Amino acid sequence: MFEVDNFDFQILRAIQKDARIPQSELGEVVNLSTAAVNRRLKKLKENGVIKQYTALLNQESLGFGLTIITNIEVESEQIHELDATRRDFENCPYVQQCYYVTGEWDFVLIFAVKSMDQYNDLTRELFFQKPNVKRFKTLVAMSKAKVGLELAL
Amino acid sequence: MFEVDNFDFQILRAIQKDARIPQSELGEVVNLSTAAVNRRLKKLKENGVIKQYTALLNQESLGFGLTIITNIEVESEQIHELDATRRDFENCPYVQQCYYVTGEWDFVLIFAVKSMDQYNDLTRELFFQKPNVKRFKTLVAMSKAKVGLELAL
DNA sequence: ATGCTTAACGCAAATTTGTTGCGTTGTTAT
DNA sequence: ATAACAACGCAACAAATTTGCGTTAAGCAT
Repeated sequence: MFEVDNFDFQILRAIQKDARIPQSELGEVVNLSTAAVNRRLKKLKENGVIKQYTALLNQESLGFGLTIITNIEVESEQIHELDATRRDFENCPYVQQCYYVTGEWDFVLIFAVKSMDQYNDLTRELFFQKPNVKRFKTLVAMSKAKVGLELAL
Repeated sequence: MFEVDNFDFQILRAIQKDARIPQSELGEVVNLSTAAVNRRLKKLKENGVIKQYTALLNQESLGFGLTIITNIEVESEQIHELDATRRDFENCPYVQQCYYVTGEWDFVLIFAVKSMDQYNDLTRELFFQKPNVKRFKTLVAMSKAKVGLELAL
């Protein structure tokens, strides 16, 4: 387990908001030298605290106007079946997120797709053709009020 | 509307995966000079195609072990009420994502929290104390099979 | 308590990356 | 045809990142 101290928290908070902030500025904010910030960032990345640096893109500009949330109930909760189903979902590039959950449903998926037609095709491929998918319910996002993966550090 | 060509798509695909890839490498991949890549990135950012550069953090390492998905039905769908409700959700830092949806529910929220206790407190604050929240259903994520905001470019 | 080990720091040099001016090229609209 | 424009590559320049080195502070065992 990796120990994250106060300096690290401040750094992480900042790079969540803007991963391009220069390490020198980061240093000023947290009161460390550029070099110290650099070494901390490196460690945080190596230890997996920082999973990835990424660019968040504008779905609309790129033709992915449609966000859809799908709840799924499976037929069998045998580990084997479950894993296979999970893998199927994960491997679909249009599935942005896949959660295995307790409660009324077994899986929650979030899709970013180009059209309803495309989603329709995906339901065939991922749900109807898979015997382990018992039923699913589709929720279409009319607006994405908030989208992100930030933590409230 | 901003035109995104093939070069741009390639660039975007790459920086989705790793926002730290040097522009010179990007240039090699897409067959453009570093300078051209630089100017394209600048334009993509200015025009909002690239919304943000961010670091994806490891929730577990940082004490946010719990991901929860909540479905919400509201009492009134009057624009006014709806907006107020939406704003309440958005303003909560523990709400990573908030979708306004069609179907059985009105909102879907995704929380990243530290404990069930904390979630409990949040339900009081965000649901029970708000007269416009009619009912809600909580789905607890047992595993996050896939989490991201990548587009299938 | 003293000395040893380790981990992290700051400084400054070295390296890498990002940015911009300039001249060129290719396309489109007059 | 040619003027206007947009994007390009090259190369110089600016900025940011990385690393070696000497120093300091915090445990730990003697």
